Amino acid sequence: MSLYKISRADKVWEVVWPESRNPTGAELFSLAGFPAKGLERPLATRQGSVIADLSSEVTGLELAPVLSSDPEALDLLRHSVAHVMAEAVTRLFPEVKVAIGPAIEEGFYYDFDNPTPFTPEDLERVTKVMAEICAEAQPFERRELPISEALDYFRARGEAYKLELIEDLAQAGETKVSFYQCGDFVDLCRGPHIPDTSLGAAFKLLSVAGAYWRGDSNRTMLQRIYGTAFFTNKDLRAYLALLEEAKKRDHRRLGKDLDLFSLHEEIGGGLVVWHPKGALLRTILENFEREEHLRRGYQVVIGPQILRSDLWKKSGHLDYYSENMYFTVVDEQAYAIKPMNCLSHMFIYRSKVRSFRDLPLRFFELGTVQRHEKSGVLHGLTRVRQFTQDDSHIFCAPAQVQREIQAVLQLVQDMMAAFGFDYEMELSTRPEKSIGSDGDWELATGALRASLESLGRPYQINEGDGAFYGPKIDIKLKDALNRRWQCGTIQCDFTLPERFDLTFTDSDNQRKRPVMLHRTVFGSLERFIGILIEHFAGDFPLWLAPTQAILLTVTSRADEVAESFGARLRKLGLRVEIDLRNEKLGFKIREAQMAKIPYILVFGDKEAQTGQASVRRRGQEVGSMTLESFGELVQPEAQCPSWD
RNA sequence: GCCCACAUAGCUCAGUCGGUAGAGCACUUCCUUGGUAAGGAAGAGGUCAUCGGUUCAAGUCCGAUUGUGGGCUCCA
Repeated sequence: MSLYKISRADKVWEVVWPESRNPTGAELFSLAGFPAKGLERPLATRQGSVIADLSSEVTGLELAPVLSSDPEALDLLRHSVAHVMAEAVTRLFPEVKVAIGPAIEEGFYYDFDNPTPFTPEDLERVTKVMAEICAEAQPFERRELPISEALDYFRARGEAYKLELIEDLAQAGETKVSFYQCGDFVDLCRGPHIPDTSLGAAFKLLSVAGAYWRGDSNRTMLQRIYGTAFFTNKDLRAYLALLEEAKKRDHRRLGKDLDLFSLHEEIGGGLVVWHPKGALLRTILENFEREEHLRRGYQVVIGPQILRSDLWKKSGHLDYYSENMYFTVVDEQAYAIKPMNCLSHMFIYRSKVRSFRDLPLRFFELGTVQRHEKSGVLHGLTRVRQFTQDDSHIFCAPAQVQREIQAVLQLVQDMMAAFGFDYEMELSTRPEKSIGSDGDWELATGALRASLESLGRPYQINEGDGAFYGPKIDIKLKDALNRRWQCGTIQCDFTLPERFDLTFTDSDNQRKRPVMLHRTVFGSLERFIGILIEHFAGDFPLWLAPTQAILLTVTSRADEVAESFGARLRKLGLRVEIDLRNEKLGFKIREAQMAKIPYILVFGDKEAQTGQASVRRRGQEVGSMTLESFGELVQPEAQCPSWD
């Protein structure tokens, strides 16, 4: 006889199990009276931090049901629906080999190796079969097998990918593996799953894409089907509506609608043309950055666009980065177009003898770089081939590294706050292709980690994802579709100072090696503006809006008052447009509204009399104002945010 | 670079079975002087991305190239 406790919120159910065999979660919940009134049917059981399947045998004493409202419930559901999809696909395509099918942030996928790629029509057929499977309420049944039997099972079915996975599990020391079966589809899986397929009915298959087996571009390309699932159709519909909404925020769409920038096949992939309003927005951001950096002890510098190839050889770029670089020949001399800004900054450092009193030196450059990005990765403004980095190189004594990194993290926090951006941070460690000593890598990684810890913000670790010359902290921002883009970065570098023999004279009169920090805050202006557009849906705060106010006339009798009002607003430093066209007021307002201009000032006969403006702010009339009162209203809002 | 899909007027998109192209908006001209999200009329605008193939005939079918989209790999 064993006593099991099932807990949920404040309630505890006690169940005595009389037999020698261990009960399953389902059996215990059934004994405890689940589903009791007001409590839904549990999806699975939780034992400590381990989630067990309802059908698996329970060995612990303390259990808690997983309900659909729990944080892990959606992943559990989506992973289960991935199984349902695999069942449907194997039924429709007998030759298919299955790979893996996890839940992901907003849904799930399953990778298949099929002789022919899946078409949109195939997806419809798969959807139909999946709906049938859900209607049949097939239970998920768990089973365990010793490794050797598991290998035989999948070998007999020609499931090469599963074989590889099991072999890896065996390598890792596992002696048995678990399987889940629904209908006639059996899959190697750790579980847990929903009790049966009827819970998975609110799903939608979204797209097919190629994906390399195990993320390795040298291995087979599989067909990946993406989908999503929710507990209710209402949630599913809400999510699909959200996707539609997100499309309206897409910076590529808004870039066209708001006349900010364009890209052209004739010019070439990944090369941005900035139109007047986009160029103005970018200039505002550049000015903001220069101001902010000067206030924090940075010095603005400017370097050349091409540098001799032998220099890139010396820095290591030729060996580690040349596939991304463009080259040219000038007077029979080989040059490379810069993919990074660090080299010329080192020459500024080296241009005179440096004392410890000079450090830290912080050189800031809005540096335009060219990188040969693979054609398939280009994406609007967020992935381009020529972009401008808000780049900086900080040269400091080893003892100053930590403080400098912390100051950069503070700068990032302040600047992101100016836009209301939430961001994620990741620490990337030494990659396989790298230069420098073990000791330096450890020191640099330690300094970055310590700075992150002192900030007290959560961060992730990306093993082996650092730059070839040093570890880094990456700052990631999300776009409208929740895709993450790397923006800011802080990289710690002991190697380039070595290679270029950078030194300073310390207080003990010894020549020592400075540490070099490479860092950006926005990352690239292009990418940052792309995300900025999506973040505000093109509705920029006043300090960023390329046009802050537009003056509209009701009839040509108001032209004069509008023009003089506009001229005086420009003198106050406001960015103003004047629309004197022979169009009806409603038409002009509609256009200005769609152009997302924050303030609309209307001038008609009445305003010509009084000299005041009828003001409309973001779709709402706010009344008549004199130039002075409008100026007072607008000027604080038009200032860029800053800190002391 | 890889997988799949797509490419028609400046923009958004129709174009059926292969028979030489259409709408709305934008643009130009004219009429309209009007009060807070579209006033009216007329006109102009296309080597159907490019190159090649099949065919009596290609926007439509096939192939390649370029570009775009969704992913993978990579990355700011």
